[in-house]
Formats: sequence, structure tokens, C-alpha cells
Amino acid sequence: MIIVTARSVPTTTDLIPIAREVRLAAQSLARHVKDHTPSLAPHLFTVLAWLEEGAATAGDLAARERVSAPTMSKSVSELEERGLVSRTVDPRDARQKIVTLTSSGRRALQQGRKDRDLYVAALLVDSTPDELADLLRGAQLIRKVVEQ
Amino acid sequence: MIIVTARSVPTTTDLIPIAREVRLAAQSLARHVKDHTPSLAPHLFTVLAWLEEGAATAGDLAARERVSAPTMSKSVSELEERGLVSRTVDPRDARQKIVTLTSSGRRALQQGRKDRDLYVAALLVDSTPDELADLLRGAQLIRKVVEQ
DNA sequence: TATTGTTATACTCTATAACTATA
DNA sequence: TATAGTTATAGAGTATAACAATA
Repeated sequence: MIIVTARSVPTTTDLIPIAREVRLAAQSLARHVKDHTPSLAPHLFTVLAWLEEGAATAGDLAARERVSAPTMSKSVSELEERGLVSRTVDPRDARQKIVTLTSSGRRALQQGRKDRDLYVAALLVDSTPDELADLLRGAQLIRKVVEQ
Repeated sequence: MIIVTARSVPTTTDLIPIAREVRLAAQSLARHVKDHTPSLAPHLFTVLAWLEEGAATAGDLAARERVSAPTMSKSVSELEERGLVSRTVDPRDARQKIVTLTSSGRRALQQGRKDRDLYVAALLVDSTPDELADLLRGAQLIRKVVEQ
């Protein structure tokens, strides 16, 4: 026999206080990271991150970033002008263009990651091991539930 | 006598892996919240949140939000057009204008908070009590270190 | 005809510079 | 003169509509 009480099945409404704390923490940290790492704009940085997993078409990138085709076209053009990606026509379908990370682009991506991670690491440097362990588990939970 | 070993004093560099996990979680959640709660734009929502603590001048609001005076002037104008704030000349210094939350503004703020919190709460609804406890402690730590 | 990507155009949020009113 | 706020103008990032090239 299974006994289900109100306490054992929290509803969405019950979780609002913790949701608020988590939301405010996430928004605050995301904003601070953005404000303190101006080297490569977020919308270009994330495109390079997608390309690290392999070359992609402009359409693929637009779908992954959930932006329109013209927006991605502009982003890729800017990345190409800065030498961070290259565009080549797909030999099997000449309408498509394959976007590839250049070695310079790979370096820019790694530097951008390093800048962002060091900024956050510096914030955490006085935390205790227990605090850091809780934080890591919390972050992993968030990534799990957000990314389905 | 105090013995300090390398393990007991983690450096900023040691914290990079956890910093990355936390950063990615925060950015991912912040982006999802923004994308799923379009009722009131973030830059207007945060102005209303400041005003909840009491009336303020446009200059105060610009400083708190770290935006320029013209940017805040535009935001306040839009909020006033939408009936969410009112502007009155400061009787003690006619150069300044006091911005005050209207009752409609207070309702919009509460609704905006509710939309955002419910979105996050829904993501967390299948988590265990232990996971939620870790998450809350992690979020509180982040708010502490970010907000000095 | 349908699809891929680009160009043309416009909207939003941001900034700096110039201006108005007041101290 | 200096300060608080607004208006004028411009740049970055986004969108939809129209277009070119290819399937």
C-alpha cells in the first residue's frame, strides 16, 4: 500500500519560493558574466561553440540558436570577416554553405571560455568545500531539467 | 600551529571546472526564463522591481540599473505611457522628477514575477527533496558572492 | 515549385552629444 | 557654472519580406 500525502508530492506552486531564489541567482550571475567578459559577444561565442562539435550549415546554426535565417547569416558573415569561421559551398547541394571553425576561431572560443570561467571561479574562491559541492549538484540539476 | 596544504587552499584555477558548470547552468536557465516570459521586457521589469522598494529619481534608477541617463529616461517614459509608473516634479529641486509605482505597475510586477517563478518551478517539479535542498543552498551562495 | 541563403528594411535597446530648465 | 532630465542621432542585434540561386 502506498500512502501519498500532500507533503510528499510538492506541486509547482509549492516550489515558487525556491524557484525565485534559483531564478534570481541565475539571472544575476548570467548578467555579471556578460558584463565582465566583453571579448566576444554572446551571440557569436555560442555559434563558435556549436561549430566546435563539427561543421554545420547556416540553417542548422539558426535552428540550434533559435534565431532567424537572416540573423544567423549576419552572424556568420561577421565571424568570417574576423577570420573565425570559413564558408564553403556544399558539393552535394550548392544551395547550402558549410560553416567551419578556423584554428583562429578555435583559439577565440577557448579564450572566451577561459575569460568567463575565470570570472566565475574568482567569485567562488572563498567558498567552503561543502558549499562548492552543493553548488555543483545544484548546477547539474539545473542543466538536466532545462535541457530536458 | 596551522598547517596549510595545497588541497586546503584551492586557487581560482582549481575552481574552473565547477565554475564552468555553474556558468552554463545560470546562462541556460536565464535564457530560458527570458524566452518563455515575454509579458514585460527585462529592462522594464527590473525598473519596477527597484521602485517597489520606494519612489526614486530617474538618476537613481539609471545608477542602480547601470544604464545611461537617456536610456533610463526612455524606459521611464514607456512605463508612464503604459500607466505602470507616474512622474512628479520634486518640490525641493524642480530639476528632479520622482518616479513612483502605480497600483497597475505593482500588479504588473507581481504578475511578471509569478510568470517567471512558475516557469522555473515547473522545471523543478520532478526533483527530489535532497536535490531541491542542494539547489537552494547553491543559489543562495551565488547570490551572496555576486552581490558582494 | 520548394528550399537555402542573402539583401532590404524596420524595430528595440543601448550609447554619446547637444539641449532645456533649474540650482 | 553645474546638474537633472530630455531630445537628437547612431550602433548593435533582432525580425519579416523580398530576392537570387539551386534542387
